[in-house]
Order: sequence, then structure tokens, then C-alpha cells
Amino acid sequence: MNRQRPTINDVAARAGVSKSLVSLVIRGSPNVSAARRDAVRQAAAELGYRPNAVARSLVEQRTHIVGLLVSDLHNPFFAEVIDGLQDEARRLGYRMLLGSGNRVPAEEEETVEALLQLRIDALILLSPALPPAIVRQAAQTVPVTVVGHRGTRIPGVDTVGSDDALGTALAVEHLVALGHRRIAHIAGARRRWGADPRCRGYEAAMERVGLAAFRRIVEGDYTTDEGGYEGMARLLASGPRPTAVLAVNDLAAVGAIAALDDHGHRVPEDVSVVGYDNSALAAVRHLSLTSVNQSRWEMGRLAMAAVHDRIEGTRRRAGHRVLAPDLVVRNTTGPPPACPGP
Amino acid sequence: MNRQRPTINDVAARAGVSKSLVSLVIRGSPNVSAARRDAVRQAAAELGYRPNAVARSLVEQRTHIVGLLVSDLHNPFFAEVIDGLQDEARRLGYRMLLGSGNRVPAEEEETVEALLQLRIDALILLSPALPPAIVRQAAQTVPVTVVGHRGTRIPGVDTVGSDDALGTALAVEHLVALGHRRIAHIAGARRRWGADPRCRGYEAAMERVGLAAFRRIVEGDYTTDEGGYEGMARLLASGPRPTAVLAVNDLAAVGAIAALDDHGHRVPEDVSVVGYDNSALAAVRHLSLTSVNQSRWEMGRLAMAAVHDRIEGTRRRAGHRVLAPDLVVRNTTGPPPACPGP
DNA sequence: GTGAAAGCGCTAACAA
DNA sequence: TTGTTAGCGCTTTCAC
Repeated sequence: MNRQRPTINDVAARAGVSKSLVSLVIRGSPNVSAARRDAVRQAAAELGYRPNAVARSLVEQRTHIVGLLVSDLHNPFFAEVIDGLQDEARRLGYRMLLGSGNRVPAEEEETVEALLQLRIDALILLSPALPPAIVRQAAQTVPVTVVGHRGTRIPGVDTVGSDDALGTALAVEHLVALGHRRIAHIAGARRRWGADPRCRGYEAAMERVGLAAFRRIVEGDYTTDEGGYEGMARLLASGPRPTAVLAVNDLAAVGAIAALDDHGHRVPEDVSVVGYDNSALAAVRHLSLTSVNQSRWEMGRLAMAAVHDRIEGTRRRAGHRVLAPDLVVRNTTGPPPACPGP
Repeated sequence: MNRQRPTINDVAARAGVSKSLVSLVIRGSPNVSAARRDAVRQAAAELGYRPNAVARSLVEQRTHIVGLLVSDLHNPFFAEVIDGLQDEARRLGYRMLLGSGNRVPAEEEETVEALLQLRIDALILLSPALPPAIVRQAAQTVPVTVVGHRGTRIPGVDTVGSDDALGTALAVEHLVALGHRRIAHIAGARRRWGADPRCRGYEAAMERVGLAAFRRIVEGDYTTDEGGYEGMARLLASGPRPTAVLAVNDLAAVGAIAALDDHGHRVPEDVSVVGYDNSALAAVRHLSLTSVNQSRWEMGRLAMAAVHDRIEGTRRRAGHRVLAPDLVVRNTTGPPPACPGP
């Protein structure tokens, strides 16, 4: 392996031209005679010459690489966002340098620093656990876009997100239209409720449809179906049984369904369940979960487009895109038992 | 943004030393006086100096970046492999440059070329759709490791995989031990059967336990549960009903369960179902699928360790790691109906 | 159209 | 211990 790799000089020598000529040919300049161009191309092919992007980056002062910090690859949400990022990156001529931080702020910070040392042209953060101060600081060096962060905006940082208030409203309204009133919410970890737009969206939607008195929120979890299971169990253990639940995501919804099953309640005849994210899980035929859908692919595409605008200097002010989710109705929602009718 | 970034020269000037001294300090050389080191550190901090990894890569002739070609991020199988890769990469001081090719050979080839131009130190391929010739060629330039490829070995290319023959055997033996004889297999797309180790493993295992006459294979699909649904429907439509099915993966297994449900058969009372991959789907409580488990995280870790060995020159010959899967028994397998007993 | 020369930011001899 | 010098492979003026 690894005999010394040919450089632009080797090609120049073999083609009998200067290295600047080779450089022009490689970059497809029109101002080169056909004869020389062919000679250079042939020499390059014969040598198996491959331009060194590192050297090029050094002189061009840009790498055409976008750094990507992913908090959690397991979350199917991100897989599709990354697909959108990839597709747009390919179109625009960027590569993606992948970093992870396992949701540990210190690790994520270290990853960002490493990415910046590698002179990425821009940074895209997928639901980072990073302190905002770090993000703001990074934004002073390269364009930064945050995708899917539930929280505060950071000066100079672009964001792409989904309207959770609208998504939860769609779910609540769907259930209300079916005749439900006792609509409960299985949330994430308790300490985050205050900041969780889905939890707040649920509360606001319930209030708007005049069901504020029927609001009921229990603790669940984003990351396992156990959280949803236990949340549902708590709902069944005390108080009047809800006829519908809105889960914070699909995994929690599936956990809730398991709990209902174990307690002998049928879905949707006894209790309706709505998930959130419209993940692959929701689409599985055996589950067939009604779920709020976010255009994840589009979020990725927009994020890459956003950093591209910034890299090219097309846009200077921070931009914020909020996509509208929609509701995918499947088989876990229906009228409540003993439905009073319309 | 982007006032001119400070370089090693700026730091040197401010600290009143030469740039090589700065270089030494940054790289943590012990042969520097404490006074100078502090001066350099302070100057660097004051300027917000960040080493330029591009320049460093150019002179060091290595980037500490490993290229990763991922065929399908949606497949939860890969998410965990990538986790293993990440963890080991972090430990060993590598970053990962992510490329994708959407299973299109031409696109994947282009991605590999781009990664090589970026002078990655090694290349890791996750179930590539790439022609072997391209892989072999890449292996002449950088160390290459293929993860999870069902197929032929390529000269000079390391592989990390899982023993599908063993995995299918575990599943078949589990079912046989429960008393099953009519054990069917829902495979992938028909044209791939010949090369699919899981399909062949099923056949071999059935033969080994003396049930060759009971073998039955139907076409399914890797990528959607519909394939499993239809495969199961075909099994139920004609011939003696199997008492157990081994699906090519979890998604197909879940599809099969949905079909059984729709036809009024209970799982596992009437028909047992075994999946493959032990994905998050299988673990979901409501599905609780018996499934063959591969240590995906370990596969990722081993792949990164393998390229590291090669980069460092510790090992020159191609290596092949085949991990042993195990069976995770959950709630979709049980004795066949009217079990003849042990 | 083509070539010579400078320099991107850094490391690595080699001197001192 | 510290500084000087020469590149790494490429792009980019600027002459010719």
C-alpha cells in the first residue's frame, strides 16, 4: 500500500507543463488549449493522480466541510434529518464531518472545538445539550444552525424547527372532534415540563378548546417506551380514566398502548392514543399509530441551505424557520366509549 | 464574524518567541521552560488562537479523520454500529467524515472518491452497495474495513461481521426445542436468496436438525414491514400452516405478526415468530419480539480498532472478525399448538 | 495561454 | 531550551 502519492508536480512533469497549468485543467478552466488539457488529463490518469483537498483547503481558506453535532443517532427523528442534510450537502458540494457528544455537555463542547480546529465551513447542531454560551461563541467563528432545539434563540444563530404548539393543537383538536374530553398528556421527564413546548402546547390547546378543567399531565420519558408505560399506568391508577392520551412521542405512545393492553383496555375502543414524530415505529402496521408528523427531511434540507447562505454571504442576519407539522391519522384514535355523538 | 483568525505567527509575536516554540507548547512538548510555556499559553488565550488542523494535516500527511460510508441511516442496525465507531474514534483520537450513497453504486463511488481526496486516514464501509473492484482499489490507498457485508471477501480489506449461520441456527434450535417442526422462513427479496447467509443458514440449520423436509421459504423484504406481512400472508394462503416463522429481520417479523393478527392467529399460541437484529423495535414492550441479537456496538468498535491498527502499521495482513450472535427470547415464541410434548 | 514565484499555517529537521 | 529554515500540495497573482 501507499507508494508515495502523486502530486500536482508529478503530473506537471509528466505532461511537460507547469503546475499552474495542471491546476487550471483540474479545476476545469476554459482558458487552456485543448492539446495541453488532454496531455494533462492523460498524465493525471496514468499516474492515478487525486487532488489533495487538504492542500486546497489550506490555500482556499475553506474546506467545503460542514460539521455536524448529533446528540442521538438512535432517535429515528435524526436519521431522516441527516438524510435531508446529506441530500442538500451533495447538491451544494459539501461533506459532513460527524461529531457526537452523547448528550454530555463537556463532551459536546470538546467535539465542537475539534470541529472548529478542522476549519469546518459551518456547524449544524442537532438538539445539542451544549450551553448556549458555547454555541454563541462558535457562531462568532463560523455560521451555526441549530435544528430542533426546544428553547431560546441564540444571537447570530440560525434555527430550523417544528411548531410543537401547532402539532399538539392538531392532536387535541382531532381528539375533540372525535368527542373526547378527558384528554391526558404523557410528558417527558418532570423537570423539563416548564420548557417543553409540547407540554405547553397541550395545555394551551386544551384551554383554547374549553377543556382546561380536564387537563391532566403525567411524567413519562422521551427515550424509552417504559416511560410511556408507567405514565399510562399512573393515569389508570388514580382519578377518572382519560378516554384519550397524547404522548410526547411515538415511543411513549407505544409504551402507553402496552400498559392499556395489560390493563385490559382496548385501543382505540376504550382509549385513543396519539403519538408524536410519525416515526417508523408509528407506521408499522401492527401498531399503526396516529401521530403528529414533522417534515424531518425538509428540516435537514433547510438547515444545510441555511448554512450555505451564510457561507456564501448571501444572508447576514440570523434566520428562523419553523415548519408546520401535520397529523397522520391511523388506527389508534376513534370516538370515546359511550360517545355522546355530535 | 470572522475577523482574520490568529495563526501560530500571531501567537509567537505576542509571546515574543519563535513559532516553533509555540508549536512545541501547543503539542505539549516537555522540553520547554515553564516561563515560555506560560507566555505562549497566555498569548494564545488572549488571541483566541485555535490550531489549524488543515495545515497540520498537510504537513503531517495524515488527517486523523476516518471516512465512513453509510448505506442507510434509517436502519437502526447502523445507528448502534456508528455509536461503537464514535466511542472508539473518540478514544483513539479520530474524527469521522460521513458520506452516503443511498445504495446507488455510482453515488457511493463518487462519495468514496471525494473522501479519498480529502485524505482520510482510513475508510469504513457499512454494508456498501459498491462494486468490489472499487473497494479493492480504495484499499490500495488507505486501510479499508467493511462492516456487515454479506458476501465475498476482498483482498486487502478487513471485515467485521456477524455469524448469520450461527444466528439462524440459534433461532431454529430454540424453536425445535419448543417442539416446532413446520418452521418457515420469510426471506429478503427473491433474487438475493442465493447469496443471503441468513437464508442459507436457515436451510442448513433445518437440515442439521433433521427437518429438511419441512423447510419452506417465502419472499419478504428487508426494508418494510409490508414485505413480512405479505410473506406471512403467502404462507397462510397455501400449504400446511407453519407453527413458527423465522423472519429475515425484526421489521419483517413485525409485519408477519400483523398478518397473523389479521388472519385471527395468535402469537405465540398459534404461531411463534422470531426476528433478527434485536433492534429497538423488538424490545418495545408491546411487541416483545424474540430476536437474534448482534453486538452492533462491538462491531463498530472493532471496525474502528481495525483501521487504527492498519493506520499505525501494527498489522499488515487483512483481518476478519466474525462475532457470535445470541438469541434474546421474549414473548413471541412458545410451544406449538397441540404440542406433542418432549 | 502559459509559467514563475509567493504563500496558506503548520511541523520537523537542524543549528545554535 | 530555543530559533532558523525548508517544505507539505495547492491556488493565485503577475509577468510574459
